[in-house]
Amino acid sequence: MNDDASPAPGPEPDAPAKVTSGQDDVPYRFERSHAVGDITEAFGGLEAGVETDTTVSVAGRLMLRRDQGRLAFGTLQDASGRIQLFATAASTPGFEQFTALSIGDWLGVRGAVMATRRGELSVRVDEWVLLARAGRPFPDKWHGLTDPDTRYRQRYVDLWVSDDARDAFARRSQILTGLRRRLDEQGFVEVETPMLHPIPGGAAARPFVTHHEALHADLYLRVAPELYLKRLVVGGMERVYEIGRVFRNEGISTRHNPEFTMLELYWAYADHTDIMELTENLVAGVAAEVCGSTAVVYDGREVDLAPPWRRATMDEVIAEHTGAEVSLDTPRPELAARCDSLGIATEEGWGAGKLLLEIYEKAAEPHLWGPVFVTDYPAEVSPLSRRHRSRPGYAERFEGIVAGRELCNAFTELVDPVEQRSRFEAQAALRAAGDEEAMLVDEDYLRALDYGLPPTGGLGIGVDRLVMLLTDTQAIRDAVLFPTLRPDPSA
RNA sequence: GCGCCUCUAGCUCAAUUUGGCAGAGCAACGGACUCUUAAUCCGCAGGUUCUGGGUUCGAGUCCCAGGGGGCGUACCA
Repeated sequence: MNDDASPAPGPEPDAPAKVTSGQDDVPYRFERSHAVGDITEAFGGLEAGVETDTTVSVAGRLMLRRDQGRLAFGTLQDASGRIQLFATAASTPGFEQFTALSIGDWLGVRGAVMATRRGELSVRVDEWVLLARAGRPFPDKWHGLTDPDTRYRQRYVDLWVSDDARDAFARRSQILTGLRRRLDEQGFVEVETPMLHPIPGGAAARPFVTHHEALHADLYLRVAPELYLKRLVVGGMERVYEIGRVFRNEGISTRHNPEFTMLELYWAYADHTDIMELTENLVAGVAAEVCGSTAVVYDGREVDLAPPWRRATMDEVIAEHTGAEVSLDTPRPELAARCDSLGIATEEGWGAGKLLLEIYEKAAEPHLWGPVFVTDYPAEVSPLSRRHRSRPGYAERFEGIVAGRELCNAFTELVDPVEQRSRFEAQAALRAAGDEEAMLVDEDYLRALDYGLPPTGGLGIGVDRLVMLLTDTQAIRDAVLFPTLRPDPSA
């Protein structure tokens, strides 16, 4: 921990005056025999009025208390659930103090498993100890916390009082575990690559800049692990993946957090069609495991993730939703005119590929629900993906749209160092022209390609978006424990 | 970035067509109660109405500036 933290923290200026004794007079450990969930599972059918011979030790937080004179009930909550505490003046030592506990106090309780006359499964409080005081009042036991700002800034409170929040983050953990297990089973090796990059790359995004004092060098928080992972394929790691945080210096919204979790994988000898199969199986498998079905409801609308997902080219999707029969063969002026008629702002320097992408993103993609793989992106806007084997100007790239949102981005990887260099240089030209999200030339990556990158398929999945999908949360803040917020001016 | 909305007790919310003593429930505090389930009942206390200006005899309310948050939009996954 923070041993060198300077001045001894004094009493908090805004701490309630009532709490003057600090927190250091409680036990150093507590031996627990059962999680609450173990007891409700084992004794769920206990008949009303029955007292068992089973003595348990449980620990958790006192969430509710119902005093009844010389009798008192409490609700104890731990990570596995809630159970009632049953205390009487006759059998509970320190009964007076027990009934003086605050909601939010942490307790250790030892006693017999029983069911009250009304049939509520309970632990009789034969012994108890205060494990931590709640020095601050808990939110309203019925309404809980609704102020989003407080929920995110004080997640430690939100997690106690909001079942939805606890459930979502438990499920997030299952999703991560499920993704890893499935990939491990398929022979993928999990790796960790640098987060501090001398040259930001692997995605079109503005990076955060930081500085290393000893190296006297600016470094960038990674916007994607892509270029490092493909170096590993060059190095002979045929199936690699990384699940980790990436950082993009962009706006915050219900779908964007400046730091978010990305799953990227690279698979030697595979192409984008293999990646599509892998993706749909991966997502459907995790959904079935975590949600109990591949058919999940998002935002009140069903989406069935069972493979195979529909495949459609970008041109087809545009035609479906705009009626416009356009492609990279369409003369550029005509594409520009099409943008105008659709109300899409364009820029002088944009090529046909960028115009086509804009038409797709603004006029077609918003209508998609999915799941659907939209394939055949213009190569011009896909600087890291390999040219389409049969469609000039296009790349073997696809994005997966699920529940109306981009869930993943994938392609057959560009393996030719000569073409990669010219793509990088085109990006660098865009950057020189003011595009802060364009990529830079990464000489070491080009050298790696020159050593030989085998045919490789790659995939990136926005894990937070997957979590949102499978937890039916509409805001990324509800899928991330501590979302980025403006620093609290009062803190 | 920009636009709209919002901020009242620890929590959840009230406070009449620009304005007239800032309230309730829960939590807390004092008390009653041996089977409660958001326990109930009696009592008591609780406020820089986000901050700073302004208008007014008088501002939670109207105006200006600032701060936090939400939504939309732009960028993106």
